[in-house]
Parts: sequence; structure tokens; C-alpha cells
Amino acid sequence: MPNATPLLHREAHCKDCSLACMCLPISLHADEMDALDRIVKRGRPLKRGDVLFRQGDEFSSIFALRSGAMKTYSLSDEGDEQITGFHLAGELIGMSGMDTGRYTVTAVALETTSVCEIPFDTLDELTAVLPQLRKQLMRLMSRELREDQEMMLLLSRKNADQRIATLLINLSARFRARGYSAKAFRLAMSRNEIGNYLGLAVETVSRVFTRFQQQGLLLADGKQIEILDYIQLCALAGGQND
Amino acid sequence: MPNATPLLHREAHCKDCSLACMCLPISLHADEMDALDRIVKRGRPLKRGDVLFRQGDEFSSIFALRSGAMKTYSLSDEGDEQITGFHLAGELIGMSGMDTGRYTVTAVALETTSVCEIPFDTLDELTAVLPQLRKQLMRLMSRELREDQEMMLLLSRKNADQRIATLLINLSARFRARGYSAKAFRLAMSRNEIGNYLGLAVETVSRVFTRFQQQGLLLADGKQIEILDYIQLCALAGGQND
DNA sequence: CGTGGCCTTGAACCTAGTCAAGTCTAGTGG
DNA sequence: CCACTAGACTTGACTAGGTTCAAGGCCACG
Repeated sequence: MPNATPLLHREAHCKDCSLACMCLPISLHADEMDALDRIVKRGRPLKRGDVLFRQGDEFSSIFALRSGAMKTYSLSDEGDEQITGFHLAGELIGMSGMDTGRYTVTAVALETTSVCEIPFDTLDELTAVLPQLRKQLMRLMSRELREDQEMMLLLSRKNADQRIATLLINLSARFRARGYSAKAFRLAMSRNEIGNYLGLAVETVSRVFTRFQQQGLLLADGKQIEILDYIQLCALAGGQND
Repeated sequence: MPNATPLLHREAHCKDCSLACMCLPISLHADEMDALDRIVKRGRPLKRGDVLFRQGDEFSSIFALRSGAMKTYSLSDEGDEQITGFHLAGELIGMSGMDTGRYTVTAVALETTSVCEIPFDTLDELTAVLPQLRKQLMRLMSRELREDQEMMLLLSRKNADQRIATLLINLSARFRARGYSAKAFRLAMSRNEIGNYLGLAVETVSRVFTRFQQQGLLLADGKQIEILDYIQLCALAGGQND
């Protein structure tokens, strides 16, 4: 294969992208998708630890993840990070910067990750003529509002077991939606990051994982997870058993 | 004054509304504002306890509060309510329903409240031709995302004192922005609702109010609040003093 | 004057945090 | 290939902040 196409050019168009069904282009016609495609910038992949944008940077684009995983976090007044989300392929990040004109969080790659950059001003103009695109952008923001509400419920109502169960079930569903196994997957984030995100100490996260294994709910070998009792885990995640 | 205009017709147009500066019409020209105005429905005021929309109802409109105060809450699997926000005049509610086509929360009036109903389909069409309206709608959703993030930070990082202080400072700022006193105001919600919202037991809320009074931070006579040491309260709210 | 809802206060308990120590693992360089 | 190291993870003992349970006070309203 002479002059093989570099990785970053593969799936370099929305219409070829397997994630189009959960990303911005949903329900666009071919020509509309091309219009969107023309404004998308695709750079080289980020490596683990690379920063996509920083809290306080001027807001100019939103980003769609094409592959990999990222975390977003904000810095509290004391300077310690509070993780606000883990993001997988097909998801949009950076939207909370629209209001103030500056990103409100920092986005960092948890593993090798490629992103599509969508300049916001151009996107905005495009939404004027593409009603479906406008709808989808709204829908994605609205979904994020809903997910934040669920997160608030988790943080104010659920105990440590329920929090971890909820995260695992949530990740499981997102992996399945992307064509990966819902039962066995590899966590991109550390125990520390899980604790930070869920409002728990690392030690608590570790203890819960140990307990879940003793109860036969799952197998955890470092970051490799296998869910053994999906039903039970779901029950823990959904319900408030107290 | 023969045939006095009924209350609900006063300020019945966006261009006369004192809240236009923080509501949807920001930076619209007079004729654009009229276009928005034409699609807004204004009903009779809600009384305390009245439901504006219910979780699960079909999503059709978003609502702007013209006066009064509301709470939104969602029901957990166990059927107990989790309050997701307190909303004052000038604020928009119902946007989290856009994604699924059904409201994700129930909205209830905490006191006598008038609202402007904005049918979403019509609003959406209008945003195609009014770039400023589109921007503002996006900005308001983006702001809500940011506020939710702050709430998540509060729930996962702050102790009881800091949570109450944060709520009071937040309300204070919102009252000031609406032309009311930042130092003395009346809470529209009960201690129970405060605890529910902040992820605390009623008893804890009550104890913190008592402690704050002993420390000379504020005066609380039932729902009537007077802030005595604004600086100190701000410090508590902002910082993580642990 | 009684009733019910809301709020406050006290005491006991419990979950998760903190501190401290120890283990495991991946990566590095001899 | 192995020893070494730094960082991630686990485990145990103790602590503290907030919940729960129980009781009583306050106030509006009939």
C-alpha cells in the first residue's frame, strides 16, 4: 500500500463517520452534511495528558470527539480540580463557554484522542439555514442539562455504592451505544479521577470496588472491568435502597 | 380610573418589561422584539402550589418568569422529590425538555407568579431569522450548564455551612440584579426545600441558620433574612475553608 | 382554644473522610 | 534481564460531620 493515508485523514468526513448517528449531523441530508463538513477542522490526535482547551481561554469552537476519551474539569478557588465529566467518542464538549465567551472548564485527553473542531461563529450561521442542525445542537445542549441534573441527584442523594454503580452502568451503556461490549471494558480514568468526579475519596472508591468483587457483581483487574451481575448493579445504580 | 387594566395585562409586552435586559429579548431591536412579543402567551398568574408543567408532560413551550418564584424538581425512582432549582423573575425554565420531547422536571409556584409562555416551535423558527435571539437562547442554555456545574461543585466539595452560605449569597446577588435589596429579603422556599435542594437534612439547615445568627453573620426571622456580614458570608460561600 | 405544619434542639449513630502504612505495577537505566 | 523508583492502588484504624430519631416550641388559621 504505497503512500498509505495517514490515520488522521481516515473517517475525515461526517458522512463517512460511524458516529454521525449520535453527533451533530443527525438527520441532515447529504448536501447539508457536506455544508457542516466544510466548516469542521480536523487536527492531529491528542496524546494522553494533552490539553484541548483551558478554563479561561477565549471560547471560539466546540469540539466533537471522534475517538478516544477526555475529561473536563474546573479549578476551584483553592486551585484543586473538580472533574465535571468524562467524554467519549461522538460527544460534544465546550458548550458551557458560550455564555461568557470563555471556556469554563479545561479539557484533557485521557488517552489518544482525535477531535473535530467546529468554529462556533460559522456553526451559528449555518444553523440559521439548517433547521435540523439547529434542532440537534439545541437537543445536545438540552441533553447535557438533563445529565447534569442526574449528576446533581447522584451527588445529593446517593451513597458511595450507588454512585460507583451508577457510573459503571452509565459507562457500560455508552460503550454499548458505540458498538463495544457493555459487559467488559477498560476504564480510561484513574481511581483518583473517579473519586474526584463522584465526590468520594480515592480510598472509598477502592473499597467499593473491592466490596463489589466480593459480592460477585464484577471483576476488576486494574482498569479492566468485567460486569458479572448487570441486573444487580443496575438496581443499585437506579434505586435509593435506604 | 374606570375600567382599570387587569394586572395580567400590565407589562404585557416585552418592550415594556423591566426584565427584558436579563431575559430572552436582550439586544433585540424594537421590531425584532415585537416579533418575539407576538408569539408570547401570557396567562393569569399562578398561585402558590400551582403546577406550571409536570415531569413527563409533552414538551411544547419554554417559560419566562415575569414575577414571583418557582421551584423545579424531578422525582426519583422511589418517588421522593429532588429539587433541581429555584427560579426568579427574568429566568427561563423548561429547556431540559427539548432533548426528549418531555419535560424532565415539574415546575411549581412558590408564591404568586406570572409567566410568559413561549411556544418552542415558533421560537425555533424565529431564531432562524433573528441571529441575536438565537445567540441569546444559546447563551441562556449555556449559562444554565455553567450554573449546574457550580451546583455539582457545591454538592461534591462543600460542607453544610458553605452550602447555605453559597445559596444565600447567590439569592442575594439575584435579588440585587432585579432591583431588590441584597441585604434583606424574604425566602420563598421552606427550610425543607432548602435542605432538599442543597443535599442536607432539614435539621442541618436549621442548625446552620442558628449558628450563623450566633456568629453574627445574619438575622433570620422565619423566612425573612437580613445579611449582617456580607464579606464573611461571601468568604464562606466561595472558599473551601478546610 | 385546638390543630397541623414548620421549625428548632438534643442525643446517638453511621457513613465516608483522613491518616498512615503497605502493595502492586509500569517504566527506566544499568 | 533485573533492580530500582515513582505513582497508582489497596487496606486498616480512627475521626468527624451530618443523618436519624425523638421531642418540644412556635405560629397561623379555623
